[in-house]
Amino acid sequence: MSVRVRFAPSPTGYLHIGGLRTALYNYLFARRNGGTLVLRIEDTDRARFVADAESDILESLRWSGIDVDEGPELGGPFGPYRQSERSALYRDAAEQLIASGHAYYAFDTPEALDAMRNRLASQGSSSPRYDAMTRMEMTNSLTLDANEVSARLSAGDPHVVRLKVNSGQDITFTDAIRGQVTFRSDEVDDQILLKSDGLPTYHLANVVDDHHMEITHVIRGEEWLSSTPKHILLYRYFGWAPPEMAHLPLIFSPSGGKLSKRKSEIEGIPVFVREYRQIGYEADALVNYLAFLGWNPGDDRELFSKEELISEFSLERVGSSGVQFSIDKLKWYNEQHLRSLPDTELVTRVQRDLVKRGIETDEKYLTRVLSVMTDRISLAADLASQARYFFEDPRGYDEAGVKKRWKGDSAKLLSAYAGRLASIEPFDAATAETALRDLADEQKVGAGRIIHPVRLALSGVTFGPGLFELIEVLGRETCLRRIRAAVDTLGH
RNA sequence: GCCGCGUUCGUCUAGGGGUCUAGGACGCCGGCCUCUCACGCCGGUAACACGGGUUCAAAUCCCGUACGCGGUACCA
Repeated sequence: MSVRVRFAPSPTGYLHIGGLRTALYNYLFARRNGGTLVLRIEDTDRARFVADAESDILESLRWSGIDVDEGPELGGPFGPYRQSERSALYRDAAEQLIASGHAYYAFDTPEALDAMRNRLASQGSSSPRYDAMTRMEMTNSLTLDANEVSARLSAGDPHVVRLKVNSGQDITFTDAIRGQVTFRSDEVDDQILLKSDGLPTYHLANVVDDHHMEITHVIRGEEWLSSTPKHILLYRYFGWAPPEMAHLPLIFSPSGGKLSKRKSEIEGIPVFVREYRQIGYEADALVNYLAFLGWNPGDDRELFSKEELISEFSLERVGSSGVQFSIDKLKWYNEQHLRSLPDTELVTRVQRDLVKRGIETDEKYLTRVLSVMTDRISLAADLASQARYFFEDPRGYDEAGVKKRWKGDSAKLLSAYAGRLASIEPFDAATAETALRDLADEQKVGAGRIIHPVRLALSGVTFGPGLFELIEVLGRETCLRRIRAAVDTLGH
């Protein structure tokens, strides 16, 4: 049987970084095994529905290079792929369970449920729940007589459908990552399958869809591990074979706990994929990093292309303990991927960012700039934010730098050097360097006495590429203009 | 509280009874290079949660404890 997996996000918000990791593992597993990746939108919660969440999920997956084979956009033989469009399926399934005695109608009001839970809690119950022990005290088709039930149903009384979980049995399943896991059925409550609005809960919809879509492996976050026994029971009651289960370790914030919007601001870790795209991370770098958040190839290699990940990925090598997200490590991956990019690709990336900032430049010039800057940036966007002087004259000079480097003789030395730059041939790094060192010798000063103030004049700052490379890239006109401006401004 | 899952350097991890005085990567520290800042290279810091047990031998197997995380909704 060919592998079919799914990524099934709920459109209650933008695609989360943890969601992307889940999508990625499903994608890698599918591609590795020549299988199919299904995208299913689980929009059964009307209260938390966010209108533009689905398009964000689609766009984020596309940006990340995770292409799905079936989904709401491109269709497929098992559609529709939005749960809101499959309601009839779930209702039929629920009725089937009622008919076979594995589910029942319940008419309890929210108040009645609260009262029941409070009462049990006050009696010292360790876990008040709607289950085999308590359901006989509630208002449902197991305690009401048949006439009353049909009367209520035809009167349109609000009701839900609950799973009837028998007590006293062990529910065991094998998780591909954790091995055998067992729950006692006494710990599983009579889960609501169909809500009073007629829509299914996750548990029902998930099992019904995974079966109808012929999903062979369920790869999802560990937060679902505890509800898996409910799903196993559902498969059993429907008479369906459950898929393989694999629960991925959760991703945490560096301070522990889950990554939240709030923490993201404090700790500088974005939670939404779209933010990584906006900041300018390389999709391949993010994917590479995310792949390693819970998986590794078993040796020392760390830099992987998407294709390499596909050919090496396996669930056997996925770890079982939660992992902390590290923005430093991601930054490192981004640097590595950036530097491995072909020149033309890098130029394209950086130019896109420059255009956004209203900086115009041509590719030829940018290629030369990058030849001296690639090793100095972590993100494509760093060029504009950290080395704007390649595109416009400095608007000021770093104060501490001036204090440290601009001496009494700087103006005189720089003017003299400008004089040499005006006529050197060819105008390149080597010649500029010779000219500077000759001048320093003649003036009986160390070369640094000229180099540092010239850098300040050209860039406004005290760091950056080698001065002579900088001079060559900027060109004669610009260098002369900037040196004159600095002499005028900083004086002496 | 109850149930489940987890626990190797600060972080991501290798390790699946002897080859481990525990390896790699990020970070951090130091050095080299050098006109600055990076890159690169070299070196350093730092871990088997704790307690029992099994065994000739345990980071590796078992039990317990602690801690962390998840679940415990008409949310997914």
